[in-house]
Amino acid sequence: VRYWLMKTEPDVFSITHLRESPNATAGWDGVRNYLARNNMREMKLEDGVLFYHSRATPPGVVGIARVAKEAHTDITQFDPASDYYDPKSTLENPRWSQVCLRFEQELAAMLPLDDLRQDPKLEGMVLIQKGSRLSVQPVSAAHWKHILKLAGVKLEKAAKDG
DNA sequence: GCCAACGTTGGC
DNA sequence: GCCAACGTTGGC
Repeated sequence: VRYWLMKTEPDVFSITHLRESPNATAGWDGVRNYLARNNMREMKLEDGVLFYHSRATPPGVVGIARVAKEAHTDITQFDPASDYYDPKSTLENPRWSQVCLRFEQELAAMLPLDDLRQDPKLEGMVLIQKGSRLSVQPVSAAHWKHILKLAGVKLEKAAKDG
């Protein structure tokens, strides 16, 4: 099992949208960046995904999802009415892929980007590298574990504080 | 909504 | 295959 982080604008597709999707599962379409696409093609069933809200106030990790279906053709590339239409893609050789994600949990307290930046244990994480805007990125097992721990610790503290 | 940092496109 | 111009991302 490997770990990933996927960015989405909550106005477009939020963790709530995923949770409320049929079977709490949805296709992650619209990725139009080659490196992000290649990362999606590496994903395996049941890999863990940090669900990240970008262009939010504040931006941060808001939940956990699992890969429910490995990379397959993103059909929006063939739909002229779609924002994600790509006239240069062909049916014979589709350019863009998507995976399906299944909702697992929403963090009781989201982890803001700024907190993640401050954490020495997350040094080297792609998310916090300067200028990084990769929307689908790998996360190391150590970073994954630490982030889950942060979410748990934050919960405990909230409970203790009442 | 601004704009810096990236990524892509296309003329040459 | 270089690189200027253009388009996009995403924090702020």
